[in-house]
Amino acid sequence: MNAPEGYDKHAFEPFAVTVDLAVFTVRAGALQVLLVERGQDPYAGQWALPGGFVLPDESAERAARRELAEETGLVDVSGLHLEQLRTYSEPDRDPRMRVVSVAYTALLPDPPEPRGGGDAARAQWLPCDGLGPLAFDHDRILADARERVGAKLEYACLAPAFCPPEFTLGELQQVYEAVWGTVLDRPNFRRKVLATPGFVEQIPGAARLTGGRGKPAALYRAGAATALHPPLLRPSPEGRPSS
Amino acid sequence: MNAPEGYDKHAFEPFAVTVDLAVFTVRAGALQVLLVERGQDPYAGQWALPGGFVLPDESAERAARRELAEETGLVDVSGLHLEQLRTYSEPDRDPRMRVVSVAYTALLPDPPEPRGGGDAARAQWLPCDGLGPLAFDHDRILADARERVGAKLEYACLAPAFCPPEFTLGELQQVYEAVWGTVLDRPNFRRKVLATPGFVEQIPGAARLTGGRGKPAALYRAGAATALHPPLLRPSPEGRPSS
DNA sequence: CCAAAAGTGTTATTTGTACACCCATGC
DNA sequence: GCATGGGTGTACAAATAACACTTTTGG
Repeated sequence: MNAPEGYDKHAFEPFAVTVDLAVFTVRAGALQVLLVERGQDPYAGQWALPGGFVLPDESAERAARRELAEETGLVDVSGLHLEQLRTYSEPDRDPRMRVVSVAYTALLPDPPEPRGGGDAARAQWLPCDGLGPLAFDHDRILADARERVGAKLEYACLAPAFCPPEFTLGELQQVYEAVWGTVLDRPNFRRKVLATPGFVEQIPGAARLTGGRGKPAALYRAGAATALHPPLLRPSPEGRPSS
Repeated sequence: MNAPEGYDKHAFEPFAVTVDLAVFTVRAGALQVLLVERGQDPYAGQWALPGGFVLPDESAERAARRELAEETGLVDVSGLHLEQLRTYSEPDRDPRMRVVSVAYTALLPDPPEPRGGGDAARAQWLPCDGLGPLAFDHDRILADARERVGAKLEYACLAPAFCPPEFTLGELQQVYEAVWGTVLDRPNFRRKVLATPGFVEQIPGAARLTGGRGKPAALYRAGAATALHPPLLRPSPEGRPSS
């Protein structure tokens, strides 16, 4: 260790510890992220990821869930998917002082319009594609979060977190297509999903019309499984580098 | 945000920010981890992961690499694999004060005997299996790190990080077997590794005797690829939960 | 009847797995 | 020769991908 063993609480320049949230949803066939408009400098007027300080007696996870509730305006966020992404600690990432930020990724079903948090900041859903530069290092955080979500869809039972409690396989497929930016073969998608026991389970008699036209689709809910074996691989973007 | 926007550097209880390192190697056919014996309370006499404070002007990544050099006694750690694992921030994880720790995973080829760091702490390689309880929440960190390394071997070109610059395919296979705790089919392992272009590349004329006996093995070095397509999946531990 | 979306079936191809087998070396 | 570890070939089973086809709804 590189510091006196009998920690002196104020011997060091204090670090502020914050959480930043990349909150995703799928709306209008596109992956969207919740952003807030900054009211003060630095980066006044620019979009930023929602976030805030970790309080002295709470874990980063708890702080993230508290912020999630405040920013989305949802009363019950206990069922939402929230997962630690990674920690960003470059000394100059905030010009005001040393801030170490633990970033989290959250997934929501098609949500209500957000209200700003306690302060007056405007919060809004925006498509991930074609965003101007964000405040601080939030471009990097958002890119990392997107990549993580896309990768986890392959091997984890993550997609139902984007869907309401009851959903159709078509809706589930749209989640994959929106996040990956690809189109998938419906029959094969269907088979792969149903081949993993516990990924989704059918709601016995129920069916729902989806787009007005077309055959009514069977309804499913999320199952108990957490891992996807075998994985649902996204198509190689180009000439596959393998074999 | 939940704090005054004009950050007052000392308005909050300060957080200490540290790094903890799970440094792995493969020795004697087993996955081993670098541990230090604690000299002071709390947890005096128990094994702990090496680590230390993040200094005011360095990133967590830089702190981790600095600690890695100090704990292993290696002069050049720039080529070693070092990767952020996740951050542990439970308020009571250190009884002395609020410590948020960013954990890192490092991989080494069969290393020299470690020397303790600047302080008198004893540092030692120990097999991951059958370790008594570690200090703080380091059991949890170590378990998470092991799981991460095992999972990443499947889809990332990670295994050569456990090997010297020139290695045989047999040595590479032993890495997989030690980390996963399984035995693999040699012909199939070989094919899969060579089927991914850029995973390993053969050193033209070279060959080396491995165990004294047996045919000399061709030597390889790590290639430029970082991802493994298709992945090298570990055998399902039991009745596979899929299809 | 037509369009749209759900759902089923079939087939060719690729990939994975479990082996049997040969090669080169030390003892 | 024989044990040991490296390296190659092959045959069967399983997973994947592409696409034709049927079903059920609204207009």
